[in-house]
Amino acid sequence: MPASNRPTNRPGASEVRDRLRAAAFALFEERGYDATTVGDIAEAAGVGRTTFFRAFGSKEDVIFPEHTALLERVRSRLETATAPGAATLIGIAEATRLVLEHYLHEGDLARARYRLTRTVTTLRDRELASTLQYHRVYRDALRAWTGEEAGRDLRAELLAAAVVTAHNHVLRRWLRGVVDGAGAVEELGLALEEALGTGPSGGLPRPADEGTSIVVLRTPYDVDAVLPALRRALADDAPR
Amino acid sequence: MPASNRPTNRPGASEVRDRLRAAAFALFEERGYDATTVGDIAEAAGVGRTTFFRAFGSKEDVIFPEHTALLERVRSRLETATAPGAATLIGIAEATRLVLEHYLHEGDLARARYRLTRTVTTLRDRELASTLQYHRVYRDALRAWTGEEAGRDLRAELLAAAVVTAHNHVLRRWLRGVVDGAGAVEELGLALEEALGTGPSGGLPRPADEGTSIVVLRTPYDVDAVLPALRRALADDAPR
DNA sequence: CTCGATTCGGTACTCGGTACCGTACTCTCG
DNA sequence: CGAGAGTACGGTACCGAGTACCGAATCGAG
Repeated sequence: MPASNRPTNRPGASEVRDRLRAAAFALFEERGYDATTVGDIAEAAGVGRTTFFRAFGSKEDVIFPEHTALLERVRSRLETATAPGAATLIGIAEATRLVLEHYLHEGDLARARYRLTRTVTTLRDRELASTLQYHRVYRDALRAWTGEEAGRDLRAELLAAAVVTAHNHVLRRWLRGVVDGAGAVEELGLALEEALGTGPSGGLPRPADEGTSIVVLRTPYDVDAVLPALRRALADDAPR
Repeated sequence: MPASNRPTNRPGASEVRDRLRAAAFALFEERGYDATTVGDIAEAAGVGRTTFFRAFGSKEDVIFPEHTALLERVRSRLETATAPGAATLIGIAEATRLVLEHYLHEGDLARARYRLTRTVTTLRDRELASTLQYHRVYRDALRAWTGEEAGRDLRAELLAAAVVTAHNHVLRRWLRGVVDGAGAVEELGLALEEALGTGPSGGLPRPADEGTSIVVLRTPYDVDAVLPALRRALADDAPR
């Protein structure tokens, strides 16, 4: 196996990828997506057409490069929250924040992609298909959480759609420059609360009569320091 | 302009369309979507390849023939409910029932399409893109209804997503044969009630002091059962 | 019967994507 | 240093979807 670094005069795979991506976005901005052929991109990057398809599987993939990796991160984050309780909602919120912050980190690249996806229908479809994957991941995670009652599938589906919609709503506001990065992260929290709070008698499961009310909170303090107060809170205003 | 009826021995445009559609679905079922070329379909229907593209704009269009027309019916139905009150919700429900009943009316054709869209990714993407159009139509109609308060955009977006999700949920149950037509129509009403169910900002409290995100939820499980997950959640990513 | 319009088929082309092959380069082992 | 293995690259050829164009057949009206 060759070393990770490349003490050679050959370009290096990741460098070629970067050149191709830069050339692609430049040409897309200049003459539009449809008017740019893969041959043009390869030529502008100084490589052959075959190399383009080796680096990116398709012309669309050059615009959505790390999507599958990001989705996998979300999935693994949600899988750690297998407990049929509080962890699921926290995992959902954090996984969603993961996605948002990924785009925030991309910066102008994400904005350029947004400009393209707004214009070219095939790219919008492609992006939409990726949101469906998020929907499914969330739904599957939520199915383990929403009780066993009838209609749980629908409830998980509704909650997943709400989460994805809330995220996309906030993301779009940032992409359009309505809010900055910090504001977007803050808005995401509010949007998720509204998303999970809306719905059928609250998207949350109905307060079971004999159920236990649990308050989960994230604080800078140690768990043990918070736990007494937590228990007290649970004891005081138990089932509503 | 020629007469609407066709007293001629020439095939007739709509008849050619039907032959092409039938041949396409038959071949798709037989050898799969990707393994079937447009030339095969045209040959099976006894027409030229050019005629296929004249009848249907693309290979995918042969599967989603009346989508744009149906979407237009939904849009016009929603536009009649401009009153900023309960009329909007009623219009939403009726428009959604319109869509469901359209598929019910298609019968086996809708089921065949479902089999294809489950298998072929490009077709699934295409169908997904169509649901986005429904989402937009609903959202625009709902914007006139959800008050003027801040966050109305998000609320309209969430409600639109809920309606579309509820419809698709019921539709899928019928496509899979879980319920029959009458049952689907009945379930749609219930699903819509659950989707639109309660008012805004249901059960979640306001975000507390700065730096502390709070999620309140209820589960039927005992505190001690959830506590490990709780500890893990707090320990993993304490203060951000 | 003739003229104009419409419709159909065929040909040729572009572009995205795949398969294959020869080549140049690098690393490793001897 | 030199031979062999592995790999990245470029080029060619090919397939299928979709488009543009042209000619032929058919049908209406005059």
